[in-house]
Amino acid sequence: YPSGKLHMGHVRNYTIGDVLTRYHRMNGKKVFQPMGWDAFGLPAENAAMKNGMPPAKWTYDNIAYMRNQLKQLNLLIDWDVELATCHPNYYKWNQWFFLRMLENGIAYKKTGTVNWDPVDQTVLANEQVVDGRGWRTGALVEKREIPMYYLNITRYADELLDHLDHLDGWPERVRAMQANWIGRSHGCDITFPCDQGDIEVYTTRPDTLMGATYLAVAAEHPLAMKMAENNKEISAFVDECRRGGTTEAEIAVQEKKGMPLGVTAKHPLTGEELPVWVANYVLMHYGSGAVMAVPAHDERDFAFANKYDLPIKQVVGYDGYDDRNWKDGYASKENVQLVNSGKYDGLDFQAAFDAIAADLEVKDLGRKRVNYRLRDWGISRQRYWGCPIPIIHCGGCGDVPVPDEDLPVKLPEDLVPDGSGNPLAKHEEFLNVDCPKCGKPAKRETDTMDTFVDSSWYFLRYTSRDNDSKMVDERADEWMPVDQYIGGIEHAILHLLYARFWTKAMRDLGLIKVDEPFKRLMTQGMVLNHIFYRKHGEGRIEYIPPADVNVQRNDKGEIVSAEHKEDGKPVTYDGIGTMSKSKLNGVDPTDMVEEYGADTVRLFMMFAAPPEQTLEWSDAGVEGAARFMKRLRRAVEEHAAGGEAPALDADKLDPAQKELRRQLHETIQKVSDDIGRRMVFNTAIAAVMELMNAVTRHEGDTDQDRAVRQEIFTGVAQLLAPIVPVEAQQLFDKLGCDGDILDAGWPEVDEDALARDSIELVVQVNGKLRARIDVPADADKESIENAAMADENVQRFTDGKTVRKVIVVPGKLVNIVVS
RNA sequence: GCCCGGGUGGCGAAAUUGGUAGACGCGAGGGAUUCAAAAUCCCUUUCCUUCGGGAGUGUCGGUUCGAGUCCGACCCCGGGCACCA
Repeated sequence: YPSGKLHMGHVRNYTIGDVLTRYHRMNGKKVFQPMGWDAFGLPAENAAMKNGMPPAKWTYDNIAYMRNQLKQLNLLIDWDVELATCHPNYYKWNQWFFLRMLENGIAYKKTGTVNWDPVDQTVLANEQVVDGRGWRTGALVEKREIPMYYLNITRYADELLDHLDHLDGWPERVRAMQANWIGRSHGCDITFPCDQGDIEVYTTRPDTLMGATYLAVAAEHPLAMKMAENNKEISAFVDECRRGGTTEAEIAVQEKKGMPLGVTAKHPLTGEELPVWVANYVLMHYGSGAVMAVPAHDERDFAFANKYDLPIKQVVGYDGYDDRNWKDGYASKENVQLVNSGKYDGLDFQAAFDAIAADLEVKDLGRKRVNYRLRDWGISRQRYWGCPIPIIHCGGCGDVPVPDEDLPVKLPEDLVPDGSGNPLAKHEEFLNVDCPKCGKPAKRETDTMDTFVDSSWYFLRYTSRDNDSKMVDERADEWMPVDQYIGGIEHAILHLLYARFWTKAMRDLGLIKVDEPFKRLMTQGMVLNHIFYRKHGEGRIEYIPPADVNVQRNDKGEIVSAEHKEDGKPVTYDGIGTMSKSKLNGVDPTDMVEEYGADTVRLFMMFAAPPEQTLEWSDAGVEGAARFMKRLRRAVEEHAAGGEAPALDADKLDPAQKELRRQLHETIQKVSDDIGRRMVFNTAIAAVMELMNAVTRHEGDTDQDRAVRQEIFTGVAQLLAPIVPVEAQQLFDKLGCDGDILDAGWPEVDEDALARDSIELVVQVNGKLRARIDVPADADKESIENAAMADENVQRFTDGKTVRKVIVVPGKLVNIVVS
């Protein structure tokens, strides 16, 4: 996203990608690493309001600036296929494909809930609602129902869920999060007959139906709305529920409140009259917006029943069951045995489920149904800086799709939003068009698409970037799926699910053949830094950039105090947190690149933490990386100063030289595995550092010493080339090697160099380390045991005791169990 | 509240399949070099210790010859919760 300046998170993301790109290039693969801009969205509108500048200008300026920053990072990016989602030649295809989805019923229109700011008369994003109030006006936000376009992602719920099993290149936690998000459940629809209109509920626990003691509907439920018409108290309650945010988190933490609607509904099996309540904990968009409440076996129902003194009826019994002890698995499906349930008594969960569902079906008051937590994707946004939805509203013809030949519907780029509604709605030139069907005056749709639409298929467009007549062409199937996708864990659900859905929709409409967009996924950790601040009067907090602070540390190196570099006055240290604009603890990549060079910054970032973990920024750490590079350069220069190295003769090596060579080839093995398979770069770098420590310690300047050094330094240059490409090339040149290091191939492991004559084993007595012994590499179990038992220190701990057991783990250790 | 992660020296971390806890680096301490400093190089650096050893991977408990790793409960921190991207 072109937010203005590159931040360290970008540097980390693209460096990880670049390391992999270069590694695979060196291994002979054809690698495509493109770059683009997810350029629509809210921040551009906010910046526009602040500066009075059109979002388009702000966005294009940012892209130009950030592109230059990116080019400083030595990334192997194919800039020929760069794209920006705000370009008409990109978003044209959003519109084109939206129309295809409309034709196929994947896109459709229905009402949805939004945050409404009554003062600014505008729809607010969740981010713009703070504690239930509009962020600019402070007005209490209301929920409002408006017509929107939706994409039928639930049609793909089963495939999206089932295909997760095949995504073995994805982190397990991301798959788990997506599976839970889709939330497939097997339950029953049950009808509770009611004079005011039957109430339909969905439950995953029909086995507890005999314990239902009341019904609860959402405030937006038609029955609640109807009863509110003639009852002030209910109406006031429904209004109260309408206030506050729309997010699930806000709803889940609010105090559970309700009110009786003054109507009853019939229990479908017993005919008993159950009171119907309206409750703020019932979600309108899950199931049917109504629940049957079984207080004895559901925590929320229990809390609600206690608060409002509603009856509680136990219908599930099992050992240890206590109808007041909710921690003991009250809602478990295991150990279920029905009680107080008439003819269903004694049945287990599945038997009760089946029997009750069957009886409901006979009465036509219920049936089994698979339900999903996943909801259809509402893509309409009442905002300017996005892709226009290509629809024309005609008084006579209704909603008319824009004909393909009129695409793209271009977004005017010179508007400046003012915070009160969508400027497109006031832009006559955009708004007024003739109906494509009847030719009479009509109005354009002014809603734009969710920016998640833009980011749901951009990876496909890279393959066909120069094709103006097709969304994607045959090259998409050549390249897809993306072999390695890298992004923040914050995208684990929404973006990645939408991109998977969109890919499947494109497949079903015949545009591509792949089922899944991303073969392997890496979720990168965030970049953190120290936070410093000062408190001024009235509790105002002024954050101080870490670069402006001198810190004092105690003997242990802990930060104990800090002062401002300019005035020497104390500042408060507030620990470590994500780099953010508000806390002023960001580090400008360009400053760092200018001070240390891009390669050193890359080296530090890859070394400081494994890619999936958070990374703490450390100026001292960057210094350390710079120091390592300096040592490496010096070692190579000293070696190269001795002239061309003699040829290596493996048969002439002394033990120390052999040992060094063995270390080199072990390092090649480890680095290849760390980069190629595990994708952890910190340990790869550590291994190279160890090798460098060993070779620096090695003295001697015979022909074979120099030959081994030549082999090692060349290997090190190649192993580090993916991480520090420019420095590695320079080393490569100094070592007298020809050409581009990228084309030199990846170093190969010499199996002969790895061979060892003897190995060190650890000897434990009762699991505690007591000795280390050297044994021949091919020693058998018996001789290892004997060698272990013969060790002096081992005998100290085994003397006078009975040996119960000896465990020999080949190549690792011996554990002698005595008592 | 719900879903998903994480917690190891002063700090970033390593330990890949249940087998030597702390590799590598930072910081700190000591030394060399220097008129001095910077830079560089060398040594020490989990804690306790009677120098034999003992304890130790958020807390408590369990499985195992052996647990940072597996199981159960809890505490704390982070990500997501559908209109931030």
